[in-house]
Amino acid sequence: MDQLKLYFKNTFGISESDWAAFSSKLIYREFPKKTHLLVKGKVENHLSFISEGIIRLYIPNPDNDLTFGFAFKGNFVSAYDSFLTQAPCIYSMEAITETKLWRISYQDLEAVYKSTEIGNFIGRKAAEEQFLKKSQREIALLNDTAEQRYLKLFTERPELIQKIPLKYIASYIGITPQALSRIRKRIS
Amino acid sequence: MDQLKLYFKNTFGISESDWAAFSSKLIYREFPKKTHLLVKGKVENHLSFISEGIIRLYIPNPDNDLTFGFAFKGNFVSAYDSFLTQAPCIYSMEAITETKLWRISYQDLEAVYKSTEIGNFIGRKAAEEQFLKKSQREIALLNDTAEQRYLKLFTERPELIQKIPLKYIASYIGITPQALSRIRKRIS
DNA sequence: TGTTTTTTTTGACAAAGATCTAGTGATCCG
DNA sequence: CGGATCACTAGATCTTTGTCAAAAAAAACA
Repeated sequence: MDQLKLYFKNTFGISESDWAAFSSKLIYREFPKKTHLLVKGKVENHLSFISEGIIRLYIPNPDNDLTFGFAFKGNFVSAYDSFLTQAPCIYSMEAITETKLWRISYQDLEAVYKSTEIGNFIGRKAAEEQFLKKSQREIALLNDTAEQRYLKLFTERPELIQKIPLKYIASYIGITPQALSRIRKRIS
Repeated sequence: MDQLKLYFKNTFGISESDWAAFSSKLIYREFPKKTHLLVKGKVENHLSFISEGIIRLYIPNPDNDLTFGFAFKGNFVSAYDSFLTQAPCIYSMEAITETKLWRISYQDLEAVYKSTEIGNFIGRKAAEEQFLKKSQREIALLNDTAEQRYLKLFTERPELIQKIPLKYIASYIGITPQALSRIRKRIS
């Protein structure tokens, strides 16, 4: 939990008392490899901070899933749209590796928003961060080639990428596993 | 302005007194065709509600711009990331057709957030809406073909699309004007 | 209006990726 | 350990899109 406290101190300048209010609501959970944090159709009820592991966000399909996102150690993860609207989620979230996280429920976070000074500020920053990530990805999908997107992922997350099956990475960058295999051959 | 009031009443259930506080800060502006609402490098200082016109959001490039978004009559428009962070904007916004809008400044909106009950709620909803739009677009860019993206835009905005030069639409759906021309020929 | 500029279309060819098929290697599980 | 399943690689072929070049159409402007 120290990791999380440090993050809140450094990023948002949270006070000791606000941290106490927030952290008292955090619950620790572990998800074994290949288990689901959330299944399509359910409402997301948590905002989670990943202390260990890799999560895959995907739209399940009988023939092949559409993997559109990953979340790593040290970041927040949530089906944020479903969390905010409290509407059923249109995608699933699965632990690719054994995952350990701290999470807060929707109800408890709402309470923190109301009871602490910094709550709403953090809520807005979180939304903004999610929005910015999507904006950058939009540009990448429009402007970069599949090869550039692969290399970017590779340089940004050198050690973590090795633990993600290539077929998920292929889907994420918008090509088939066969095409990614060829790209890897070409650049090696 | 009635259009805007109706929107706030229906969507957020805003009270008469909150509306009075908010609307007193709104300023009316017109932008002739091909003029800029914001130029790359400047800080976005407004949140605008379009009562008439079409806006294009794009990253300027010497050889060819990357158009990544449009905003239409009846919607909000803002370089929302720059607006929230008050950092220089990495893209430009241009009126494709003559545009009329009501807008509020960053400072005035902050004041409304503090002075009205519903301010923060609206702010969060706006962020959520922007985030959801980007999420849906991400899925479309990964999952749909260029042709499907063109047809979607065409069916969602039948009359408005006709006013947007095809080269901008091509950029938006992620292909060259030549490729779009071929698609249009094929489906006609 | 006529001229200039911009936008759109077209054609030929190259490149990237999809699809289908299959082989190989790794991993899972009884 | 050994069979079964899953992940990755590979080749052949087809489709889509990019690129380069140029013509045609439309819009801007004097």
